Amino acid sequence: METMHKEHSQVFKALCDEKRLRILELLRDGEKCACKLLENLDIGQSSLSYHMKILVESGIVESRQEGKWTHYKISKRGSKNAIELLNKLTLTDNNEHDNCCKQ
Amino acid sequence: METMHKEHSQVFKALCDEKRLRILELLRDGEKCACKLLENLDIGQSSLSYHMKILVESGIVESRQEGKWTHYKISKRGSKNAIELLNKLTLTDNNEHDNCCKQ
DNA sequence: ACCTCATATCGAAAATATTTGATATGTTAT
DNA sequence: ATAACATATCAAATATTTTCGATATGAGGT
Repeated sequence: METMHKEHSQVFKALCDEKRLRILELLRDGEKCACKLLENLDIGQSSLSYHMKILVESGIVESRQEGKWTHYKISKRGSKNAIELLNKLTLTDNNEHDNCCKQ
Repeated sequence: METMHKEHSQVFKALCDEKRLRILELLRDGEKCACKLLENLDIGQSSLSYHMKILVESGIVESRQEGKWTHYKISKRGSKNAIELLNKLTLTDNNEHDNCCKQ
């Protein structure tokens, strides 16, 4: 039950950092390898690696090895999941009862 | 441009904490005042206040004063915005060109 | 086998976020 | 006016995230 919230928060943790949003923006126009991302970002190599791990673990980005390069792209499945999750989390019940603290 | 990413990240920052997801869950079945939330959460009063501020500032939750009580509920407008934002951030261009680092 | 390149991982430092306890603010009741 | 209550704010302590530099891993090329 509490594990569920932790799991869900992971998805949004991927999106709550400016750098990672910038990375997503770069990935929006197609798959890119780490070195191309690095060129367009103002961060170090190990830092990029750290962020990519978080994005991949959230499911929103997927990675693919090709020789010595790692290619990253936005995962359609992962994004769809994230959107559905957000939808579920903010959907209010129809029979809302607000019998709370009135004067 | 960079401000935009900061602004966007604020929305997801609201969702990347387990406690705040638990709060959203409580709000899903209707508007609640802070004291009712406090009863159902394992955190202190000032801590709740801190989290509610983050949720309200993200637009996902809206607050309403009634006498000495503050009532909170999930904002339909705010949730819709968040979902649209997430959709936009993860939507890939159709003309993706992956001419990146091949052997 | 050895070297180079691309990326991942590690531990320590730095930056940010969260909790806590104390106090302030604003509302209602007496 | 005073007291009681609900919530907000503050500063300090604590916890978590992020960065940085160094090193490890793994693939290719010579």
